[in-house]
Amino acid sequence: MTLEPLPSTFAARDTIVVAKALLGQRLVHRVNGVARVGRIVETEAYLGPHDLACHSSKGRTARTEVMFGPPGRSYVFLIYGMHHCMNVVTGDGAAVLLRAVEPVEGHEDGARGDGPGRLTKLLGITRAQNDWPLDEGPLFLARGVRVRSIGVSARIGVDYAGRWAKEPLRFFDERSKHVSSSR
DNA sequence: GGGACGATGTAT
DNA sequence: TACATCGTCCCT
Repeated sequence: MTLEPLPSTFAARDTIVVAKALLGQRLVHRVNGVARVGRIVETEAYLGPHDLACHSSKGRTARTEVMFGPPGRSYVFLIYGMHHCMNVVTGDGAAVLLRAVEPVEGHEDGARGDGPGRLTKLLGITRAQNDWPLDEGPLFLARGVRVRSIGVSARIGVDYAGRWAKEPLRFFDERSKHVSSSR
């Protein structure tokens, strides 16, 4: 498989543009010489400190500092004490959450990538991979094929965020069978 | 020092 | 619909 890394400039654009553009691209994690590859099929845009669903809206802290750093790096956090979630930083406190991938190669048979927690488990991503560059190194984004049809909805699990909970900031490949089941 | 609360997944 | 489980944030 050809794995052409996306340049860091890919993420240095409007967060919604990046969230849509990430659909169809590949996420690659090389572990012990094995490339674990997923095709991104679902994302959510978190727009920055003014977006009440975005972690950076709680202020600039040690945890959220990475979102204010250069675009094109990873933001990985632990949720509910057991699941990791991975984001692509777009800068100024904004990021794109990766919510689902289709397993492509390097996985156990039957492993799934639908859902943010399953995605990180599938690819072996934990907080050890927080604040890593995504255009080089063991964890990187690689060019895929643009999706034909993009579905849009409100983001999942952010009901606490007032009107921001209703904004159409979740994007998914309408043709994929690996999009997470929304509630 | 301590309590509330998750950008979830799984089993009931 | 219950709940496992722990880092982060703020002291409500």
